[in-house]
Amino acid sequence: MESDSSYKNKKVINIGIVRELTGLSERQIRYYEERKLIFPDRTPGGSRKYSFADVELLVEIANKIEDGVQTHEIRKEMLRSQKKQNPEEIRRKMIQGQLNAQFGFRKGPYS
Amino acid sequence: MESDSSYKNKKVINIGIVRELTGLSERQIRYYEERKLIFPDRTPGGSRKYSFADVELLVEIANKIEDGVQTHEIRKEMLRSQKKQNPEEIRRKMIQGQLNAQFGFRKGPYS
DNA sequence: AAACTATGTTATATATCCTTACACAATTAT
DNA sequence: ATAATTGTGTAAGGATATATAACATAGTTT
Repeated sequence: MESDSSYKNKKVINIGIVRELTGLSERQIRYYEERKLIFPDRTPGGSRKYSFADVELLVEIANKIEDGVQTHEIRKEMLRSQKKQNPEEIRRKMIQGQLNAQFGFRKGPYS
Repeated sequence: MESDSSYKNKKVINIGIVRELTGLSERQIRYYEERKLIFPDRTPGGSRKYSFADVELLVEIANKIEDGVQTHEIRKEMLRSQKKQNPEEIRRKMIQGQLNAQFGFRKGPYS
């Protein structure tokens, strides 16, 4: 009996499929990662893996950008909305993978 | 507000990830397809795409095989359990992609 | 004995993804 | 107003992932 969030937050989707699901270009998807808005997992070989939650987030990001909001500003918003959560909530989300590690201990190329 | 089944049945996962999630070899996964137990989508380029539901099904298949049941027999079981559903149910599942087209009009290499 | 089952392995080809770099119009900052 | 930054396209070259087909084989079923 897998919980919903187990599907929603599992990082199993390639960038090509994310492109299809979101309508964004791969360039855009990678750029938003560079701007620290999204944090896909990586296979040992280096391929990005996204969750459905990531896909949803990307769509939200794209909408804001269409509204003229800069990635810089979007990032601030995201950090702000996170700080409003209590530590318990954050811990829970981290464990379930609903939260992209944003507090220093990431390994990726963009730190 | 995406429904759960929208995630569970969307075919977005590569065979490599399916291998990881199930513990099966790619050879096995492809073989079960050849035996008409599983029906991944294909990208235009020909790469297989699986859903979480497919992953679950593969695990069930693997368990039966471990119990000595042959693919042949498993397939019969699957068809039997399908026939017990009423046409409405079947139609609904087809639409939601919960059912792998098993009634002739498939395009794949294994018909 | 012959056929089939389930799986591994190997070879070759195609698809997909990666990073880096250059370009450039538009916007924002100094 | 000039300089810097933003957001995105595109191209090159390389690495990773997947595809099919073929051969092998131990075990099972016919």
